[in-house]
Amino acid sequence: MASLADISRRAGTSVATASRVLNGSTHPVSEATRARVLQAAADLGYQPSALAQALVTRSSRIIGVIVNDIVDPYFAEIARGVEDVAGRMGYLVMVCNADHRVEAEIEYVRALRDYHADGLVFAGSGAPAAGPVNDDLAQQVETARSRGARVVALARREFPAMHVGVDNAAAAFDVTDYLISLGHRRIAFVEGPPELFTSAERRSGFAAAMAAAGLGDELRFAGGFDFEAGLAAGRRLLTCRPLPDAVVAANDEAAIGVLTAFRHADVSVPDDVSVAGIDDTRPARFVELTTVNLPLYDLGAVAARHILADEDEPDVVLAHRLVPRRTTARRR
Amino acid sequence: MASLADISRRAGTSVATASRVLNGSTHPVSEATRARVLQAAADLGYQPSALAQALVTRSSRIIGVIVNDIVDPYFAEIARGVEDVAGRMGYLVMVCNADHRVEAEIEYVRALRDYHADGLVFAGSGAPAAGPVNDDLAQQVETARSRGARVVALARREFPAMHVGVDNAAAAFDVTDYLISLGHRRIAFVEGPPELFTSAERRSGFAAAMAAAGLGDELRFAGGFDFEAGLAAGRRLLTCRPLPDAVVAANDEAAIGVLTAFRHADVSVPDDVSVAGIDDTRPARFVELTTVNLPLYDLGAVAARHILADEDEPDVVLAHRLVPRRTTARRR
DNA sequence: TTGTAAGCGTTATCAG
DNA sequence: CTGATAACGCTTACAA
Repeated sequence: MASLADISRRAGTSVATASRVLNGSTHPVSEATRARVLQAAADLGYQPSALAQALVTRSSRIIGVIVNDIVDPYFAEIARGVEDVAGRMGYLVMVCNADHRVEAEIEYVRALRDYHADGLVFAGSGAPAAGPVNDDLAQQVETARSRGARVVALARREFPAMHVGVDNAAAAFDVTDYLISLGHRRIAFVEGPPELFTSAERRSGFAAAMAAAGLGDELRFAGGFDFEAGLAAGRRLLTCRPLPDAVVAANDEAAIGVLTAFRHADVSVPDDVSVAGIDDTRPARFVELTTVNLPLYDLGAVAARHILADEDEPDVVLAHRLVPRRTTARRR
Repeated sequence: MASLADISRRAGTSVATASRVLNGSTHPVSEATRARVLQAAADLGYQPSALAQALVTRSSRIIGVIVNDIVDPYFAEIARGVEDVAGRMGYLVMVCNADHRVEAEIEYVRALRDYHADGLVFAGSGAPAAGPVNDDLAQQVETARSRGARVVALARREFPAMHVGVDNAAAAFDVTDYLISLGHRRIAFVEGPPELFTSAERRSGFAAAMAAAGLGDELRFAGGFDFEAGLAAGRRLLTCRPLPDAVVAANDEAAIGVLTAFRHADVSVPDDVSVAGIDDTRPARFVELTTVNLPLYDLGAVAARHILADEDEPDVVLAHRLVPRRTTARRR
């Protein structure tokens, strides 16, 4: 690969001059030399070394998006939002799959920092549990910030960051309230992963809605944020007699798992039981699931704008919206 | 951030020695100095600059996975496969969403090359159309290879690369054949994006199965690889009188779109029409779609192994498997 | 307008 | 066993 030195040699200039014309510096360069440099660069197929550039400028035009689970469409839509606005500005966005492991998150933060990434987006929720790993993470994030990286979190996190999020408790409240308005009384809740802030927030929204209607929230089932967890919870739910009137799951994937368990057991949805989720990811549309739409794409887009902004932006919470579909009906 | 120079100063050694103990070189260093360096590094919280390391070693332990559409679960599962095996070896995998734009692919290849990525995985299919963009891409890939990057493609591509893939034509043949064995005769095919090799391969597999049974393959509908395209195709399909006995879609997402169109029109699946897809992504399980399982995760895992291998590996094609579920039934 | 030279933080070669 | 020192490829004062 041709380097700046090669170019300058061929153009008969110094590397400094070559650099000036090739990187769009404002430093004045005569038309004649400029032309020679450009020509030489074209002849040799010059491509600047991003590595060297980043090393000296301390900035790499890379934005890292760290997600908990790359197969979860929730994160995919966020990533696309980041990508769309950052990509337009010539930034490169790379998504990193931490697979729910804080250690992996730490590794990615470290790598992103070492490559002088300009921004870090934490798409997933953190765990409340204080522990050595969480401290490590916080420290890595801190050094990344001290090196100039701008970091934004899309869910609650235990380290300083700009926040762009949604009101998870309100979202859960709203679906639950909708179910209640449909006449349901015995409503079950399939919980998210116990260690995540987001799970706790959604659970409390559910409990609040039930309490507001004078109903109990004792019908709670351990679950998770994936299909399999929902399936398992659904099966346990089926052993409950009488069956609940309705169930709200902590997210769409789990809700779809519940739906599947019910279908296997020939329990009709929504005739026998209503089912709802939270997120409004693509699969929710596939199965016509009642859910609450979270502006996932926008979450990513706004996060990207925060990173590209010149100074720190205030926290923002984006609006959610109930989306009634075919898995819920008035109680018979 | 502390640099090697800082460490060596504090430990009272040269940078060379500090580098030797800190990067696990085999060069001998006395226990005493080693300890001093380690201590200094610990005191200062030393973190090597990956940028500088990559600049001089010409290798960065980064593997890039370039996908066509990050919201497509097809790619998510592949990415996870790569991640699992490469991550275990201390490599960092970053997934890049080209969003079906060759220009974006080029940008990513360029960036990955500029950062001296050790490997590139092209997860998506390419377009047969020869054109200036494709040439550009081929050229960028070539320079990446010349810089030592190992590249593997998971679908047909117009540039030299190791290949690990599946037999798309055979997969399409197999579902179609299954439908025929169920007694269906008028079978419709919802095509993939017209510009992709993979689409063409699947279409030809469908045509071959139909021909082998002495049936015509004239019931073909323009489609795509996403839900919306399937939905649209499904709606057009509904205007067809009489309705076909069955439809095979070019992938699961499209099949689910067809399913949804049918549900909206109160056409019962599989009673009135059987529907099948290809891929066996997660949503297919959610809706109990008959499909053909492609070893997506393994595709990624094998690709990663090819990249980590010392020398070029022979092309491999992984086995697929028909997965009958509830969206297909014997013809009434 | 152009060039020189000092970094950026490593690794690697060669002497000592 | 240890240390100078020259790369790696670029940007940017500072001088000319």
